[in-house]
Amino acid sequence: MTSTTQEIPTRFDFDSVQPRIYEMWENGGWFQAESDSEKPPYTIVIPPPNVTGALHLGHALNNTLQDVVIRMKRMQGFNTLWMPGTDHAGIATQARVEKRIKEIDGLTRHDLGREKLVEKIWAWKDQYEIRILGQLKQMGCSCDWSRTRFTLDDTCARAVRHTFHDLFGKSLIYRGKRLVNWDTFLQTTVSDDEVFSKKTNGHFWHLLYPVIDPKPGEPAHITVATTRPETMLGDTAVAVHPDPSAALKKVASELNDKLKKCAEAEKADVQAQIDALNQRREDMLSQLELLRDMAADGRKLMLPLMDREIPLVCDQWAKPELGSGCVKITPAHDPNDYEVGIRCGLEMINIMNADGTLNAEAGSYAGLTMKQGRKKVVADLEALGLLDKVEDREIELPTSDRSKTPIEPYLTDQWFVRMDDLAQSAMDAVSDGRVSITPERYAKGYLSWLGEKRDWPISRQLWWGHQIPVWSQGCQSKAESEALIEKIGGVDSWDENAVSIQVENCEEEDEAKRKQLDLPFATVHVCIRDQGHDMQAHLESIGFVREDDVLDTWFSSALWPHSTLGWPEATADLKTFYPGSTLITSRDIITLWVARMVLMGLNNMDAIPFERVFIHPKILDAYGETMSKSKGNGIDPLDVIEKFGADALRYAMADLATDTQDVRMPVQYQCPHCEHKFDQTKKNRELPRVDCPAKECGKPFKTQWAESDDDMALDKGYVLSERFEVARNFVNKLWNASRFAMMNLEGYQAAPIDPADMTLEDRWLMSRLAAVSAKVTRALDGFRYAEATETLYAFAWNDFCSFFLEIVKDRLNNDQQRPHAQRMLVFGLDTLMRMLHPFMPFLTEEIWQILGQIAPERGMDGSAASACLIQASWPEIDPSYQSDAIESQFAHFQNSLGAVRDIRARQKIANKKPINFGIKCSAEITDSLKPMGSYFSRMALAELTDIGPDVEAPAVSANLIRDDLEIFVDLDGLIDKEAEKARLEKEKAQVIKNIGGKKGKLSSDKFVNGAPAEIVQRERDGLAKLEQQLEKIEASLKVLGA
RNA sequence: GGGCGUUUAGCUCAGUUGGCUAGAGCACUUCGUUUACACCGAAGGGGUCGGGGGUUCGAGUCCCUCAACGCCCA
Repeated sequence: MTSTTQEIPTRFDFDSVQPRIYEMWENGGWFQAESDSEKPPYTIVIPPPNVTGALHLGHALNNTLQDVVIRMKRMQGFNTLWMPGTDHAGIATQARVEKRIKEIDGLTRHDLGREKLVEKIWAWKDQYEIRILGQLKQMGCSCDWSRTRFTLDDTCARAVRHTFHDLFGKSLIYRGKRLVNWDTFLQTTVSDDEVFSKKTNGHFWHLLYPVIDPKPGEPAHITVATTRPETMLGDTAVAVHPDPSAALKKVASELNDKLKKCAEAEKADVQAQIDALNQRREDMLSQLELLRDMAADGRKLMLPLMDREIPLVCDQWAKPELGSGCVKITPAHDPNDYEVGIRCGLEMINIMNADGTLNAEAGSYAGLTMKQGRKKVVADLEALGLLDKVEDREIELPTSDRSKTPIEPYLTDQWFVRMDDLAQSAMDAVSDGRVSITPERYAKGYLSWLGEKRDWPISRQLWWGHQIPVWSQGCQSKAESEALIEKIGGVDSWDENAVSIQVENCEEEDEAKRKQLDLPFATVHVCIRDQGHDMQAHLESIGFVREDDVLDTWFSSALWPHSTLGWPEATADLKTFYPGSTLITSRDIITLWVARMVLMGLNNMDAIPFERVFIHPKILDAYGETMSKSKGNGIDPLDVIEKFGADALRYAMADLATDTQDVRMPVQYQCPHCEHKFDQTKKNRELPRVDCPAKECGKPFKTQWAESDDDMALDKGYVLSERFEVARNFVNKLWNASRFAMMNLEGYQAAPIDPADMTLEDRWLMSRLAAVSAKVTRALDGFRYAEATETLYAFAWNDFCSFFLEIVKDRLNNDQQRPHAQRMLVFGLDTLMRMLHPFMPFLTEEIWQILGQIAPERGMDGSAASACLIQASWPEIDPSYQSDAIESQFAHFQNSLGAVRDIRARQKIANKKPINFGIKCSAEITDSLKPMGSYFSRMALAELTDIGPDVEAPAVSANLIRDDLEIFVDLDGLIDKEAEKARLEKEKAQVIKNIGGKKGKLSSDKFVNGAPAEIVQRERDGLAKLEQQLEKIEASLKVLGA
């Protein structure tokens, strides 16, 4: 034995091991993929983390799952590439940095200017990128760092411009006016996905619009209701339903259907709604029809305050069952009204500036904020007697996820990607199975989202991102635009492959109106593909101006699988690693990211980006809420690594990755003073300081909310979860099992293992190894991580440690058996480490290194093991070792041992007191159990005194029946009669219950005749066995004098 | 309103195509420091599988329905 083994501590010192091992891997170049390898490729691209901040537990989960697969595939002999990188995350990062600059320097982005701000964000990015990549390394991620990319670096930028130019040239990118979600605080568009709706208390104002020249019988005013009265300044129509009678009928029939189906408790409520509707029909239908006719007759209304004539139009958006049945239409400031505006060809008046104040179109209200405008509009209407009534009402206020301020629908020029064919191509890829999504149910959302084929708005009014490579100039006539295009083509650097032109005609056809609104006849857009192209200077010299906007961050993310490999160059990497193998991500970006990667991959590469997509669960806290720093329930993976080690973090992550559901992880605080743990509650998770509830401690510690100097001076409490303790304990168990094995390798000599030398327990171990390795491989190939960890846990703890190691102790003490036992022990440990490596890379590699010093040669054939576990081969045990017969023979040993221990415990026989026992069993079982007799002494301090078909119970004994065995423990002088009686009575009751169940089944003709003969026979056999058991229990009870 | 998911032991979760007495970890009870491990060992208690109905010889598993919770879309 070397001195190293004696010095192995009883705790795995992950702190010192992790950096050392990681450095060894990096120096060995094991993470690096080779573009010219003979081995089959296996590629995963990382979902690039945003450079906004640190990684959270969700990242820990996501990246663990990727590393597990990558490490297994590497061991299986694949040329693995795990492509790392980060995402510039446009709006999120810019908003974050802007906020910081505001806090520190009190400056806005406009004070700084575009160049300065972008410079500051780059500095931020550099800082956080290092931090994020460092965290991944601490987790043990085996990414190919030499290939690290950033979505805004030169390589990605080139790919973005090529893609943009290509789509622009195919007219799949265009500019158009669209109603967008406008964040007036950040002054940019935000996508639908970045908007959430917030319930707030608001009002419902009923406004009166005068009818111009009403005919006799017609009303003088029309009532419209709105939650946003200030938008009336931009109204361009009032709508009524074209067929109010039919619309009411439809609603009534829906209510009647509901009445039939709904629960008793709701019936009254629904009935009341029906009654109200009928009443409404009686009261209002004729009025609504009159309004409809007025609209058809071209009657106009006078828009109050603005003194503008607006038409009364028919459109199904007006709901006759609600309010007055009429609805005001503001096409430039409401999505639904916008649709009506398109349908009815209405004027669209934009009354808002980018900063959320009212513009010149709002007349005398110009310059007010929306809020001030509302106040004044309401007051002015009231003064005119045109405010009918005001109701309180809860409203859903669309709010920006980024700035938490209300969203304004806003009509602006935006760039779009036409989705028709692109979306279809991505749908086809999943429908026809070229791309598979696991779990399958997520394919549905992917398909239905793409199925809408809504054009993708890609421009963002930001400074941080890929600036749109388009230069534009307006012109006042067709001739002018043709002349302009002529001028562009007149230079030497003209290259049709690199420069494309689009002419956008103004939607406003009326020339006078265009002049009034200062709109051009047409706009010429020129897209330049290459950065620094001569054309840029030329265009600018003839009056073209570059588009200010940048691209949506997902535009560059969508290219990630091929841009990172060097596209559009035809690189060796691209040839080798594209299409990728697997994408592992979370479900909230299936549409935003996964779908777009598929369609961009198909467009640019004419091939799918990856074959398989695995969607993993989300981690929630004990209340079922998502973890987040803003709630204070977030667990920092670095805390976990510090406290439990990276392997424990990883194992815990993999262990909770089941594919059926999200997983709850109760969160606890740990006191830094006394290590006392207690649950985090909704209350204490919001406090800046918490007092330890342990009586003997009671000291305060700080949380992430600490701000005051007093609080900041305290020690920080950990935020953890007990699930990591389970993992840490397992790590330590493995460490000690390995430690034990390695301490017992004195005199180890490598040699081929002859299967003929194998004892029953050896064969059992081989059978288990074959079964477990196959199961783990299958599970991981199907992304069933939790199944893999549970299989390994049960095998390592229950089989390998509790049985094989305990048994092998005996054999190690026997000079004859020792060499062979050592080889089996080493082989078992070696295989176990390989299987666990993807989950616990540090622990297993460390053990591998120590084992390499003691037993460098340890294959079944006595061959040498590879120097590093990270590139050792994945275990493939000859499946012929797997044997149910062997396992059931070994189960007889386990059962006998269990029975003896059971009796010892129930009889309260001290562990130190030796006992004798016998086993009655078939001759065959006798043969297999006899050689194992000595193990009973070690494992239960019990002497197997008698075994065979004719063994009889001693006079005073406790008997147990386990399968085909009857175990008698000689209790002479030991017996606790009452305890034994109690145990037997209990067992008797259970057996009787089971007999009853089986008898019931078998007495039913239905079962006997209906079920397969095999099942019936099984029940009969079971019953016979139980009845036998019952007899024996009763006999034992008799002996005890019951 | 539409779609998806979940509901199994005190807690967190497994439970494959329906088929032996429904499992694991944690927590709990009792016993134990036997020279790998107390981050350990041995034994034990604890479940009407959300409610109701149906299909079947047989349902945690399949179907219908109700309820609660969660997520996504509108």
